[in-house]
Amino acid sequence: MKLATWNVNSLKVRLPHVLDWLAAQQPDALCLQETKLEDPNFPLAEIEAAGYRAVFSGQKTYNGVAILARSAVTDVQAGIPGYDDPQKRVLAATLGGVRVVCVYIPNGESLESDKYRYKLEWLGRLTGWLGTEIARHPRLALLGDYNIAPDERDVYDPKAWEGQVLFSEPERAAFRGLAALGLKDAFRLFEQPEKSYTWWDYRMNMFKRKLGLRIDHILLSEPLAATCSACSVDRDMRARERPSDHAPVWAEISVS
DNA sequence: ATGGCGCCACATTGGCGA
Repeated sequence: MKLATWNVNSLKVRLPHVLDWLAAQQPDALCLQETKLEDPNFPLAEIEAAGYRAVFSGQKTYNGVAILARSAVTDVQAGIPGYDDPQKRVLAATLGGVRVVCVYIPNGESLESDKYRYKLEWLGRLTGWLGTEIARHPRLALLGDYNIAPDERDVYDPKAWEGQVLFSEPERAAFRGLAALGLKDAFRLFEQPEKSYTWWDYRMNMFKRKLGLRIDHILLSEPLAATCSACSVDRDMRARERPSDHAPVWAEISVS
């Protein structure tokens, strides 16, 4: 089973890219973030014509998450239970015996920002909920745009980024808090190329200069991590015309 | 020190992302 995540930065603009990637990679599930679409405007017909079903939770202009899947999905849930958040950032669904949780973790803007406090509060809520969710669904995958680079290897210039949003110690501690639930970073289960990133700023030719951050992740509960055979970033999508600033990440797991 | 790019909307500039 191939699971994937991609922050598309507007599904309206990136629909051709998504359809091409589905055809080329044939993932069993693709989690999308920053769809930036209200639900009535979701391009369901085009997705279904490509052989996929979709569940989605969106809003105008900002945020918005979706799960595209080749098989039926059940137990769909939007948002973190008990956390009243108008921002559409979480969508969970069960498919093929796996609990797939799609997240768009807040950016945080800067350490002095109210958005940073929201980000840490949000991460606390997510972690609290996932504890019970993993107990309920031992085969759980958490995929999405985390807006956290967990390690120095995940940042093109760790010294310059020290103490900056996306790489600050409290954010990295929150990432370790997710790992403490028993979730494994699928990407680090394997040898990877140097300078492997998932996001590159649109400005200053950052992609061509290979200067990016690894902030999109697939975390797998232990029963799934034990079956994971590959995990990779598809940089080719970032090299296309009119790309998202994020590249897709995928992982292959084997479930009976 | 600032802005660079791209997307969106009560648009032709400002908010936001990362």
